[in-house]
Amino acid sequence: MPVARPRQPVLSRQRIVEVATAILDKEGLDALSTRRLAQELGVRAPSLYNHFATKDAILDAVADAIIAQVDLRMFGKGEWAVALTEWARTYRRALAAHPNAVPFLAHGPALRPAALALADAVYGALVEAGWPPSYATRIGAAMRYFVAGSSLGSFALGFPDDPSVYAQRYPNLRDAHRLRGRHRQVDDGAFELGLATLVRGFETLYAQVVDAR
Amino acid sequence: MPVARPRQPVLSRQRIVEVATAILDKEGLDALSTRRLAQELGVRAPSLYNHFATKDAILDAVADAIIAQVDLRMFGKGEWAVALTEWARTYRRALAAHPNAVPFLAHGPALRPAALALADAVYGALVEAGWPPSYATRIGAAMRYFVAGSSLGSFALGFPDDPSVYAQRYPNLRDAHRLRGRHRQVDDGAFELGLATLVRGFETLYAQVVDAR
DNA sequence: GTCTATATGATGATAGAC
DNA sequence: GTCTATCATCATATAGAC
Repeated sequence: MPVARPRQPVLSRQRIVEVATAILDKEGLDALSTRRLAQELGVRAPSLYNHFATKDAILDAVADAIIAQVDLRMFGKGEWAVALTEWARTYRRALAAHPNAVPFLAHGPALRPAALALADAVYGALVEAGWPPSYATRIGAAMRYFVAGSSLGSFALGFPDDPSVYAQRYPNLRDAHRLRGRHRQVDDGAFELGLATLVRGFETLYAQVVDAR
Repeated sequence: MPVARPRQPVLSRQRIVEVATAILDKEGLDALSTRRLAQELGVRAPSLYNHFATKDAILDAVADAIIAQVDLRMFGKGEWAVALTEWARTYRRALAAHPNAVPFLAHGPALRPAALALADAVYGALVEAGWPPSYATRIGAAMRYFVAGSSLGSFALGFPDDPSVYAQRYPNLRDAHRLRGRHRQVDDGAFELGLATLVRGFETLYAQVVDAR
């Protein structure tokens, strides 16, 4: 029996990356197997190897496609502190849309082009603004720590909504069962509070380190 | 042939948790299978099920054992800002010793006793110091974001040490290949800078929100 | 409380047909 | 460039002997 072979390729690197991202988002890294991915693409697993050498190469492409969503156009115009704030928000938006990928993404840019371009833009903007290199590095790292941590998963949703969990044993948390109901407010509020605090602190430091030079 | 059965139990929940943590740290979550765990314990995989109902229960116990390492005794004595700073350092020390567990830990306390005790202590200390509940929640969440993000993995080690990666294409990163050599300084420096900035900012906010009340 | 044996099914990757 | 077929390996979990 002849094997049906489509005249037009049904696979492409882009389509594979899109579907892989969707599986990763919906069901986590464990669900992302080559068979499962192929099934959702309407092909069999071995076909994937015509487009990527290994499964890890697929994951790398997923990671870089996520980072490529981060807008970097705010750098190079206007105040560095304003740009840093806007960038942190886009960065968080991109990561928080794919929380299962955050542990992987947080391991750094490696050889991924979009991740390297991101680091280049942030660091470049800080140095251009007058920050000494050692400060620019540490500010960039601290911002990434905060954004990655806030994208790993909801703080508020980590608390059980059963009040009896807290009664007696954890008296200060007696209202924690209500966190789930307003998790968005809590998580967004914590992010914005931390972001504003960090950027305002860096502005104060800037006055001492750069302006006073 | 009779089955050799030791007079003293060779397994215990504590020993299982210790060895599971060691495997998780050395080789990651993927390497932590029941067979592998049993092998390192000198038994066969099914024996583990006499001590834990499922593999997930083992993971939960590992997670709580890590959080149990976080010292909480600084709360309730002295200034809240000093306690918060010391706590963040212990917290990071505990998490950074087990980076492969951070994504799991960051999902919140769930029903794990040590994690609930930690949340109870931090939140309680802030409220006791006079912070309104909504601020205490957001400060606690922001701190966890920062600590978790800084424990996921090294910032500095994420950059390849091959200078040719950056040449031409990422001019601002032309010195990034040197980050690996001093990754400890960079990561610790970024953490301490971010921590000091956050706590100092919260102190300023405290003067506005609580003292001015 | 640990053992042997086994059920049951998934995994990443390759060879070679078409 | 996708297919079938298959390899070698791994997984979590249960039943019942001792």
